[in-house]
Amino acid sequence: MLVADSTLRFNVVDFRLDGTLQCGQAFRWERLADGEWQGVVDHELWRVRQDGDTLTVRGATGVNATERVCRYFALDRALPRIIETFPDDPALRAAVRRHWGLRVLRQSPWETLASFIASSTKQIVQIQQIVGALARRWGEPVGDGQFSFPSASVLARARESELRACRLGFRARYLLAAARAVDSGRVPVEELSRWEFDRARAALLSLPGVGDKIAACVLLFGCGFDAAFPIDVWVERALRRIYFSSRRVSRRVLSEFAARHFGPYAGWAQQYLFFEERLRGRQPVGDDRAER
DNA sequence: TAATTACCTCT
DNA sequence: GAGGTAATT
Repeated sequence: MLVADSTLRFNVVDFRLDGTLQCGQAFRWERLADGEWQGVVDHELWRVRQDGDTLTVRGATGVNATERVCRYFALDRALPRIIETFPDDPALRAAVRRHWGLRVLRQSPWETLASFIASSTKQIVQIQQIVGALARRWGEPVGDGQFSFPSASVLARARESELRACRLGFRARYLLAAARAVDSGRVPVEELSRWEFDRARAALLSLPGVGDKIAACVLLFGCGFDAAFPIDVWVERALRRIYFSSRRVSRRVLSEFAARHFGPYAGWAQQYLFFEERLRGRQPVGDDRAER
């Protein structure tokens, strides 16, 4: 069946596709030569482009396609309402100004959990390779040589050695345990969005290989908890420099500060700080030298 | 509590 | 050494 003509158009405001797909929250998007993005979302291959305030999406099908695209890209959120909850500090203001339109995606909880388990001590390119390899090995074809991300029940039946063959290394054991916990219903990752934040977090932390950072990523990118605040080395670096005069402070102090300082959409603020910090090295903002 | 190290594999 | 975790000291 040919579904190539399933084209949807959205009028978008306060939205920037490039930054949203480049800021490290999703691992299945690839920028094609003409600026169009191709990615696998659930069981579909989407091709997306932004021209000014028009977002064009090809490949999303079914009666609820529009709703699903809106949901995935968080088009139903009013960005200014979110930004206005941020604290009024100069560094965050600058990051928001530079990356205006960046949005936290709403991705599949299981895929998010599995991807971030695979992410530890890995660079983005390697994470993309791992996730792609898992999809090719256990996913289903979605066209154009692409594959969906395999379900927890499928991965629960894999051998650890097969997972290792996808370059997971020591993370293979963790992913297998997570797949089994989800498949058995012990950690119902698809339901966590309806749980209390602390309870959902505790369930994720019960998985081997899932600590504070990965749990926060899953809560934020997969379960819709806007206040979840992942602290990786980049965000830690930014927080320490901006708010603690580069002093050495514990993770605990940082996370308590973040929860207090950034408010109900702390996770969104984190994405702006993270993206800005990642870009600092590549596009110097001017004061790098003074800090050494 | 804070610091160190192993854990896989690749750049 | 890398966007982390867990065990150990």
